[in-house]
Amino acid sequence: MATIKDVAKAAQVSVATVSRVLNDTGYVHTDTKTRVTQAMQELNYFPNEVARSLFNRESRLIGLILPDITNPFFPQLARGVEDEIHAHGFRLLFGNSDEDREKELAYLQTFKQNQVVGVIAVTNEPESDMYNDDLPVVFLDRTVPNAPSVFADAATGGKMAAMELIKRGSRQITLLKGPAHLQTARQRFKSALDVLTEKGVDFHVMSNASFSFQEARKSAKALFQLYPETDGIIASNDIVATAVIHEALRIGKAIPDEVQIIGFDDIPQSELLFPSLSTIRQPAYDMGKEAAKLLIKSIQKQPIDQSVIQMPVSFIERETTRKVDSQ
Amino acid sequence: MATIKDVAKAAQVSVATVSRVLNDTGYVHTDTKTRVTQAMQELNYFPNEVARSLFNRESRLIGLILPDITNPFFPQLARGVEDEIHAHGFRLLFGNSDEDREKELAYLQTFKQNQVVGVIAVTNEPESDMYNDDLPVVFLDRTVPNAPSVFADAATGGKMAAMELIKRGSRQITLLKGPAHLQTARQRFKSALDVLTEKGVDFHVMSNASFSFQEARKSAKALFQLYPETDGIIASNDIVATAVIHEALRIGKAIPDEVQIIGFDDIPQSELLFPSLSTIRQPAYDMGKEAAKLLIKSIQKQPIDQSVIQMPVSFIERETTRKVDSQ
DNA sequence: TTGAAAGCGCTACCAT
DNA sequence: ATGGTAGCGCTTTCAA
Repeated sequence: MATIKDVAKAAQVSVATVSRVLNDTGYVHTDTKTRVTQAMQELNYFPNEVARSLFNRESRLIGLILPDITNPFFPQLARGVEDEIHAHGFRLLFGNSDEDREKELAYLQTFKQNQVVGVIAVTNEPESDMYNDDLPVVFLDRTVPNAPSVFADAATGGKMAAMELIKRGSRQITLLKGPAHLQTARQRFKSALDVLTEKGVDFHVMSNASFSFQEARKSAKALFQLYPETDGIIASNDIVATAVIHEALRIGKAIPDEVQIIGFDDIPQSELLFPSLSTIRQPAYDMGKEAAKLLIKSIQKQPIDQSVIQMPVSFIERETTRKVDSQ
Repeated sequence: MATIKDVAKAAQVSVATVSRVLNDTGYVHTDTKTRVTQAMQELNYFPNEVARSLFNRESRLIGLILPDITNPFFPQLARGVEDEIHAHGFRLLFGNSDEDREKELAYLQTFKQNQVVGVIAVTNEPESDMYNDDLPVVFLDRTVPNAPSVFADAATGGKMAAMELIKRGSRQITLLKGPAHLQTARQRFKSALDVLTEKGVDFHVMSNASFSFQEARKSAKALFQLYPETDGIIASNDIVATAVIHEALRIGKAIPDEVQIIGFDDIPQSELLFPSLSTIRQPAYDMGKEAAKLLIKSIQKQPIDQSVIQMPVSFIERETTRKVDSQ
């Protein structure tokens, strides 16, 4: 790769001048500029970002930490982030944390060592010291009060799920309670519960500690054994809902006539299931985009009107819930 | 962030000495070493990777270019890559190309500007000049003869798909031909075709130019209209197969009794469909891992026995194909 | 065993 | 309008 020196030599000017045309800063004569530009092209010159980063004490890299890109909720998020930062000339440094504190810390550390300008993180430890320095951070999906963050309206989501099921005639509802360490899962659960209590609807609660399909399968099996009279199920997310559908199909329960099922997230495959899954949608792609926008504003020290962004959820009506005449 | 100078001052030595203990190179007295190490800890010092990269003329970053992380085949690949490079102390610079040459070029360019040590790319342009320099590259999934690359055995895959369908009794097979620009898709198609021809089985061919679900839906609809007597369908991948399942279900074709369906890839959701999809599996995670291993060997100038790695595919028998007594 | 200093490629300040 | 040069944080000679 050619360096600024090579260009300077070829254009018969100093490196300072080359730097000026490169950054379009300070005075430089039109003719000189032409000569320099030409030299750059001839040498196929591109500035070394590393040298720039060293001087500026910051790179044009943004770090993204996700639990696991293999989990179908996250690619959308990542894509939203990537599209937005790419449009602003930033590049993505990416790592899977597996929700492991040590791994997360290691990533964050190397991100800093690479002088990233900011970080977007889906983390269970937003309050940790590791995020407690001057590096701009935006928390995605999981957060802590008042920290810059983007997340979906879990309370409304939980409420919606319960309301839609009731409206569509479920009278014996079973709630599948998600992982306790996830604030969003707890919140959805709680507000669904509140609605059920308030409306005086019969309900049961089952815990399934993980979002893995295999675990969910067991919970689903247990659910239908323990509460065979259940006619409505609020799953903790779409993966779990998928397992519930499978089990219902397996034991010959008619969906949605005998039992209605509703999920959370609206991951891409939910639409492709049979029957396709009715669910409470989180706008994952947009959440990623918003997080990136927020981070970039913060990096560029632009005024920020809203640093805590709650995104709306919506009920996606598909085939695991019954139709109602008038909504 | 503390710098090497700060550590030097605190430990009352020169920066050269600090650098020596940092890199465990050259002579340094045990006592001095202790003093330096202690100073590092007290100052919470971590070396600036950017400065290191500048000096070494290479970073510890590896670039990964994927068409679209949102496409369910790619997260597995990405995860395989990431796990392997992480284990070797490298970090991932990531970009979605959308199969757009300009975007891909832009990424590759900035990767180079950031002095990545190597690149792994899923690209339609492996022969392009942009990959034609001294930067180590491994092509994943899509490749060109003799270039360092990792891909699945598409020929065997296509053959397997046809054989399994025939073995299970299909006599009127329709082949869905995938995007023409994808070598792997062409290859699978061709070898499936060869088997069908050789065995004298009746068949039809339909093109569906894209892997998008919406497009596939249309093709599926057309397929059943044009060739209603079809009793076996070889889809170009699992997304397309999913659309076919949907359409078959919609028009009341019994799967697998009236029509058998087989896909390619074995994306995570294929198992979760109803009926679950029989498919030819590509070991995506392992492919990512192998690509990373190969790249790292190349970076570290280790001997490479195999720079063109073909990974085995396998038939995953699920519910869209009929059972046979003896295999 | 240790330190001084050059230099990686770039930007910004100070001269001219 | 242009050039010289210090310095970003690090590693690696070369001397001592």
